[in-house]
Amino acid sequence: MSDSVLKIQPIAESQSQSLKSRAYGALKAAIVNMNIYAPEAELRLDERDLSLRFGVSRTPLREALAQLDSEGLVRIAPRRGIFIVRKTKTEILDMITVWAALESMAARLATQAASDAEIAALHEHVDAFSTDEVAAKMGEYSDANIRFHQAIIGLGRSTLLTKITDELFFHVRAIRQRTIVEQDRARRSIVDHKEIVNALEARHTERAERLVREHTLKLRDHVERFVALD
Amino acid sequence: MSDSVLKIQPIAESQSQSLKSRAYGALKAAIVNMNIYAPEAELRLDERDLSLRFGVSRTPLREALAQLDSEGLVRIAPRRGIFIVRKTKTEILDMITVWAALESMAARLATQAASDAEIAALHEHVDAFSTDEVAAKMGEYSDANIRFHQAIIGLGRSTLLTKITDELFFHVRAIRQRTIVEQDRARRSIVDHKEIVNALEARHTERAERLVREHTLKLRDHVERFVALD
DNA sequence: ATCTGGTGTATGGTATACCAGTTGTCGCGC
DNA sequence: GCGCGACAACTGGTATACCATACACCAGAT
Repeated sequence: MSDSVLKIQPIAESQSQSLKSRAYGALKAAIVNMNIYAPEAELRLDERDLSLRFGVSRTPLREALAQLDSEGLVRIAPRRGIFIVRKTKTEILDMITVWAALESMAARLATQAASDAEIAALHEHVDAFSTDEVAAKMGEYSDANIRFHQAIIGLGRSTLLTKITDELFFHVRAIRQRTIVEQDRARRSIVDHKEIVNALEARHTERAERLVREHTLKLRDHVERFVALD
Repeated sequence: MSDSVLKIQPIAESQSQSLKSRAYGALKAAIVNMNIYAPEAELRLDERDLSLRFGVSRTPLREALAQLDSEGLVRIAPRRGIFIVRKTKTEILDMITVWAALESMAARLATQAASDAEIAALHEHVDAFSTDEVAAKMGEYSDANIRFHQAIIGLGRSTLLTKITDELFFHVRAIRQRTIVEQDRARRSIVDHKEIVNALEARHTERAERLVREHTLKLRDHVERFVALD
């Protein structure tokens, strides 16, 4: 069944991006798939070695590494080496605090700007896990949890809010493996989520903001008390 | 009076940094000193031209430009050119919203962590301008205003909070020249500032957070209504 | 055996030459 | 006079060679 309408192929996507951006993506993916907090993790990178393995010259690779450096994922020490950065506990707590500030603002905005349908869609992220099931699905829950928060931030309709928090989540996700995922905490988390959705649905601006902030600050306290880093 | 103790000069500071970071600083300073929103502003940059003018090769210059690109100050269009970015009004409003979120969180933290002396020091930024003087010192006020807000954020004791807002201020400052600085708005702004300091001194966490947020969102509304960009 | 000084090597920083795509212009043909 | 196409020049992307410095290792003296 051939369509009479001319089908324009999206050329932008198929077009190979610059080697720099490809190297950037590859490195970022490699870092995220690695448990950098494992004691035996090899945190050193070598420009020439990577250049050979990627099959590109050092120039685009260096630009990719420079970007990762400015994002805080790696640290470039002149004439010493390039090292994958392990965030300190203080830095992680700091990131969660900023996250709390931004997501609570997003919730505020959502009560004013999001449609009923958009808010209702949040149920997908929450209802999938009854408080009873959490124990069994603990693995999945961790990802669903992040997606729920990203969804709220998306409702804030702020590109910048989304952009900054995405970077934060990237780092926070890296320590997820170190987090002692308590069954009880997850259960209470689900309760919090439901209350948050309720507040958004009722368009209770102040309440939604407060609930989101308190919820994320609870995570902060939890990490502060129970997660071993440093 | 010659001292018998050998005086070691700190060599680290005098040591010239990398060409990349010097080029980065020079470019950033050049951009901030330029009114990029003037209609006749030349927004195009040329790698080779800059390379000649700085007296360095294209390589470190490119790395500096790449960093400015990732920060959103310039946009690198492959084989087209490098352009200084004019933020759209939407983006500026977005930045002010994020600013409000972060500073209000900083105020919250300040009520819990800052010392009385630190909070008292805020008076320096506020008392310098009585509501009567504002009209005469409108020029200075704009800078003092930013410094007041930076001081509050500093009390939050969060490196990340400071880092993100510094970048935001950089962009917002660029449109200051386009802002219609109304005498009346500045006067009310000072009143707001005094109330904020009072709330911090009284350690009223919720009130301080709210006042800071509302104050910055007022600026957002003002920009939205009275500043012409785009 | 230990300390010290020099030297080699590894590594990120910089310079430069070349590549590839975009754009504007000039000239030819209609 | 107008439109179109080829060509030249401009500009960012990439490859590569060389530079400068931090660090480890080794030889020699103590």
